[in-house]
Amino acid sequence: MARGLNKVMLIGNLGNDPELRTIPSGQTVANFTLATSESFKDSSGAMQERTEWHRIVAWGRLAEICGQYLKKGRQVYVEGRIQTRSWDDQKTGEKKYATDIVVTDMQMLGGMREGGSGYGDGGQQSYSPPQQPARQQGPQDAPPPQTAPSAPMIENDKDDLPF
Amino acid sequence: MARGLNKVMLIGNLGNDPELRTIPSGQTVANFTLATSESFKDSSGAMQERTEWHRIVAWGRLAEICGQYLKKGRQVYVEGRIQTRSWDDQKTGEKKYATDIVVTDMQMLGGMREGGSGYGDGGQQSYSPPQQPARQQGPQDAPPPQTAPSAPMIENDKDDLPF
Amino acid sequence: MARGLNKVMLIGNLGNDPELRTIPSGQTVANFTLATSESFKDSSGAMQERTEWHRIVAWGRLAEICGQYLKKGRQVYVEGRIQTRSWDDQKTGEKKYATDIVVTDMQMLGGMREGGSGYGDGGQQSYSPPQQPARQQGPQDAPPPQTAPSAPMIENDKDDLPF
Amino acid sequence: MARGLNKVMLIGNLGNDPELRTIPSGQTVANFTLATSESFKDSSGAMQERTEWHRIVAWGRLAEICGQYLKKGRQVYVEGRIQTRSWDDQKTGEKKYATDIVVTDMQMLGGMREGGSGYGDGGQQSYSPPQQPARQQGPQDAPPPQTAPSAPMIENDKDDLPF
DNA sequence: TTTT
DNA sequence: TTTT
Repeated sequence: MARGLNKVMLIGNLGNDPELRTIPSGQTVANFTLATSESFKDSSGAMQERTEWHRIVAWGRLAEICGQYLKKGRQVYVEGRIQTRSWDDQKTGEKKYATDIVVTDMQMLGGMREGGSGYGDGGQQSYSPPQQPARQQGPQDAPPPQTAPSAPMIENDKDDLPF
Repeated sequence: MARGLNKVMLIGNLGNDPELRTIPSGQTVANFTLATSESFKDSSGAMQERTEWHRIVAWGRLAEICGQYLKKGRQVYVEGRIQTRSWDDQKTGEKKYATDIVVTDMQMLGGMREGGSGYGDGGQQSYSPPQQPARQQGPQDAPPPQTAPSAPMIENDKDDLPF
Repeated sequence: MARGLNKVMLIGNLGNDPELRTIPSGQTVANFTLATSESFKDSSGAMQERTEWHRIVAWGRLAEICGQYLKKGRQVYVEGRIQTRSWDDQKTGEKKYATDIVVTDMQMLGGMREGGSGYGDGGQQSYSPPQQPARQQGPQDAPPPQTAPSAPMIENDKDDLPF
Repeated sequence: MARGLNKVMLIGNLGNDPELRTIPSGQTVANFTLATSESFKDSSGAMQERTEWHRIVAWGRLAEICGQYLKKGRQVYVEGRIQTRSWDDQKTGEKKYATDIVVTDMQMLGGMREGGSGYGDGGQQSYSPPQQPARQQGPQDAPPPQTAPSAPMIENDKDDLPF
């Protein structure tokens, strides 16, 4: 029964607008990157900032909410779990890995910006999900997109106690 | 000033004994893997288990504690932050990535096992850290070991472990 | 829309067997206390231990699982949210407060003990919930038990995004 | 050795400006309340909001930062531990309890507001801490203020706030 | 690629 | 590669 805990909590800013896709099963997926910054003193005592970039994945209803409300630059809280995918790189024949954060909760922070066409404006009504990318690897050798939720949809993570 | 939060909390079992090294600066590093399991119902309603493997890195005093008390199989709680390293794979010329969990707190769970040569038995007195691995890449294309703490030591947050 | 985060994560040992009740609506409630210990150096540099006691409340299926598997002394991980109740103390006419942790996730730690009538042994089959306590206050002035989940049942906490 | 975990993570808004005091030992303490809101569907399916109020306590450098940068209404992330104090109510002779969140990390969220005398404006230079309150109980029967950090300073974990 |  |  050996359970475990695999929890990630991030507060950061989106590096890009969420990209939405619909996988063959009909599920919606959203992908975006999130930057978390931390300040620290280096060995010389000077302040340094280090930014970590996280690959965020949301499924289902949460994906749709991300697509609808989140924009590049937006500050969010994200809770989720770490998930590492692997695939065979066709070009080199090597096994490759990518680590994603699969979101289980998301909170927009800082309220809506005052003026402008600010993010979170609920615009985007005419959102149309990108075409399902043809599965060949692009030249940039980005990890392939998810084609199936690896832990099927557990959108609510909690009532799955193993009993 | 833009701060952020980058926090990971895991409960799982060690997949191997921690490997300790001392880097040129004199810092101690410990590496081990941690398995977190979750149960879920698949689309057919059957119970499935999915195991996620995490690469754990501890520095300094915490590394020494891990080396001294943790063993393959031991259940632990680990708190830390996500950190993705990249390097150029000499063989393929490609950029590669590995995601580690840099530990800031660690708790041994479940108490000491009763009998046997149980883990956490405080044996290991004769621990000797592995030799500093020659930096060439092994054939298995494992990520190279860390050679420097990327966020310099951050005082380990919790070197007040009660030992 | 003002969302928030109210999250508690505890690892500790039960101070007593869970007490189960069924409230008039038919919902099951489990109550137990959980001790979390921390070590620290006092001002004189001596090691001290401080134990904090938490009042844990679980509802529904989770309450039943707690009743079935948890025992005094058992080490568990508990995730939940802080909730403060208030009531009027009939005796003194004063307003009183009690702070509970409402569980949303629970993990048993340390595996089943090897021998003995160890906790978590799945015995207890003949469990029968205590009678609904007559609501008068006992002389010890303990907080009255919950009679309703204050945030109705949200057993899975996650799909309640406010949209 | 029995370790434990006692962790709280909150995102909410300050209910009042932080109140600072200096205790006899010279330590600075900051107190404020934080509201976390959650939305949920009640039994009739209607959206409801429930606000939970938390009593926040910060010590040392972190207290000073709170005093300097936080204002009523500000949205913050707070990490800390739960701590319940008890004292004898002189008036009724009863034992009373109050549960605080002792901060170990704090992040201001949402950035500085654009115009106005917005919070977090770094004004306040002339901040002067309130007089040390004479220790008699006020009529409202509020819990008495802390007079000593109960877990002595634990080096504040994160006084590396980037200021 | 974000943010301050 | 762990654990139940």
